[in-house]
Amino acid sequence: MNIGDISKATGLPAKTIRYYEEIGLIRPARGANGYRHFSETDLHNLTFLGRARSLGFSIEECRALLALYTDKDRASADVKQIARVHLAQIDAKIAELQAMRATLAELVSACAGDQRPDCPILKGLAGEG
Amino acid sequence: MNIGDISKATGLPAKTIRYYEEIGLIRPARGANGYRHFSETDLHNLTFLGRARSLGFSIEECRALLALYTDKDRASADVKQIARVHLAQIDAKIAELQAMRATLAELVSACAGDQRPDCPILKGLAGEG
DNA sequence: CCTTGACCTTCCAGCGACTGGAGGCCCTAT
DNA sequence: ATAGGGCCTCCAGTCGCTGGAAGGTCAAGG
Repeated sequence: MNIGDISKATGLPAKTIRYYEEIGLIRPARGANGYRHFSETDLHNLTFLGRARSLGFSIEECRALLALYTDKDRASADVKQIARVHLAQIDAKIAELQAMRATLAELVSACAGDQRPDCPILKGLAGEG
Repeated sequence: MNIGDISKATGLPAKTIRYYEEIGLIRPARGANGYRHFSETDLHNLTFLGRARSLGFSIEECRALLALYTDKDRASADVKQIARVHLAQIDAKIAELQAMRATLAELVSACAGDQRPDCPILKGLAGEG
């Protein structure tokens, strides 16, 4: 399979696949013409990477997960540890966004939103709120 | 006030303040020795920027908000519009993270996390789940 | 056989919002 | 005179791509 085929199969842009090779996540073979040639294993690995990325794992976390995925003697504890750390990061991010959301929603609801210049949102941002 | 003083007063790193000048968010005066000199207005503007950034507004949104903050003839509707768009973005981001969180939490809870290699997390990422 | 167009290649630059560090000037206190 | 801290500019790096330029390759149609 060429990069276009694998791109369609995985849903990942060709640019992204080349980038993953560049940073050493995958090592596709090369044909005589210099084209990348992707095996079934490459397909599995890229699918895996795509899903891991869509769950918000960083590239380095993906690298570690992929190594564990490839290592048939891994301990599931190692995988779970990475996942738990990431889950905690997601929770922290959600909490941060919810705090922002609460403050912002309060300011928005206090603002008349008409033609007058008086604006509780700006006052709040300026520290008068 | 020099940059160190304003940094303490606003809580923003000096590097960030220089960066804000570089991209035209602020225009502090300069002393004969080349040092930046910050007025009370600069202090207010930087405080405003710090709060807006901490609510997740992008730099360009901050630029627009600061312009409205400075313009005493603004309509509060313009401010509210920016804030509402941002609020919607935050909500979208929260929803995205919660979806990730749900999937990930499910995988984590299904994983024994022991010394055996069998791992529902890896299976899920591979698409077997 | 030639051309067209889709596909592939590499390399370089840019996004957002800083952050770190090098190298050097300035100011105050001892 | 010197030591220290603070200030200056400029360059490079972060993360994960993404866009574009310049050019090689391949299959189909005339």
